[in-house]
Amino acid sequence: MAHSWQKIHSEFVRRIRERDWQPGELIPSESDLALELGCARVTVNRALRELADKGFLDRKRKAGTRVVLNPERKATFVIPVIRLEVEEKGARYGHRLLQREMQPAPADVLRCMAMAIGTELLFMRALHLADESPFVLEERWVNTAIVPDIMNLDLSRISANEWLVNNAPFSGGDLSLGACKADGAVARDLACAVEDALLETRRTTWSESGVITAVRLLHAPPYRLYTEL
Amino acid sequence: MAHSWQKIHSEFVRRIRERDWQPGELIPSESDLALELGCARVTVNRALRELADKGFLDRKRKAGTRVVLNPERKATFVIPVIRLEVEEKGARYGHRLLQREMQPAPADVLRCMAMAIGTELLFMRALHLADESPFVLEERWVNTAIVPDIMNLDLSRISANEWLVNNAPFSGGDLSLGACKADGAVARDLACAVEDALLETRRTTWSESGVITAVRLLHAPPYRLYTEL
DNA sequence: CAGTGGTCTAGACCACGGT
DNA sequence: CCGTGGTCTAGACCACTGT
Repeated sequence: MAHSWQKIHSEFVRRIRERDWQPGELIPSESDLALELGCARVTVNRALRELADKGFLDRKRKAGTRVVLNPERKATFVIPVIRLEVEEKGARYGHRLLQREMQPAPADVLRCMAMAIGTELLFMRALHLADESPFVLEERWVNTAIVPDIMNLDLSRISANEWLVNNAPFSGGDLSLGACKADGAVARDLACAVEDALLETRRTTWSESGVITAVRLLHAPPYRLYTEL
Repeated sequence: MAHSWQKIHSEFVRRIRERDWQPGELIPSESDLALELGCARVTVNRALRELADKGFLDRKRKAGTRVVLNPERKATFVIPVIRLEVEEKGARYGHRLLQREMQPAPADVLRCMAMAIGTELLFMRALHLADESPFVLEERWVNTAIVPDIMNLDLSRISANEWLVNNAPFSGGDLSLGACKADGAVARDLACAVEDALLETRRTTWSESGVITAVRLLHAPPYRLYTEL
């Protein structure tokens, strides 16, 4: 291996970090760099593509490659199956089904799911436990037209969360994070104080055939989401 | 272009989605696939590598390539410069420096920053405004040993957030999200009710030379973070 | 040891898009 | 138009690791 693309990659990282290549500046073409480094152009391409994917370079045919001014920083969180998240903490997982029935869904849920007003969906509330303590309260609406099988399931044995992950792979979705106060009912379920601040996740997922489910997760304090940059 | 890697890629996506290749199953080797599709092995490699990067395949030398059972879903959020985030909403950005002084930092902050107890850091509080309304309250500790230049800045003109992004590029960091209640002082600054639930971001960033800054952002309700899956 | 993925090379053609 | 990045190919060698 004469010149690994990884060595070339880190050399380019150095040039960007140490401003050999100024922010906004046009850098030499692939051919020139290949000549300079004495390697094949494809190898340079691989290194530059990696940097472009990470957002440090902007590449355009004919225009050439520029160093991006303010590389956009991104934070990535994994969306765990709740049972696995609990077990990874070293706690025992538990799960309690609180409610389960067909209901006309409220307007805002139907809007998120792009469905007609008045449609009946499967509604369920469930509590996920870590070592017997409340961990997450889940409120979910399921489109039974897309996943009819869920009607025949004993959701007190398998959580909807887990069953859907395994049986209704989604192709896309929306996710948002916010904070909300615990009202009386929620505080009772999560065993926290009324008015406590809770981290709230809302998620809508769909497949090619249509919207699958909309879910709202309320995380018992002092839950936090962590990631590295 | 006989066979584009993207066509091959989407054919492989299809095979995974439609369970031609079962979850957990070993798929044919690169050479076999290249033969089957009548293209070069490198082209197959490119398509498979893409899928492995996205977490749908698990590749090991000699062992071969397997379809991953539970593809780990990820959510990615961009970390915006607050001014730009406000302006993208179509609002006018404003910024008010509330406090700025050298202080011995509290123990928990110093632990996050991996510094000795008793160290003095630059502390500052600032309020970011959108159309004159409070948007984010920022509490920040800055390691002046790493970025001494910040001492000479008029932080009421340029926000520390923005200056640091442009002048102290970081190589890594920690980020966490949670919820917390607004206490009296915070509620006054953010013009929200006492006890309101706030989304809270905590971030620590460092470069090769050491920890740069630790910051805590309190977002005025009804702020939410959005992303697509 | 041997099979599989990982990568490099040289040469080629193509697509985009700035001038 | 034509320079630049994007990609394909065929062939080769290497690195890892299961058996």
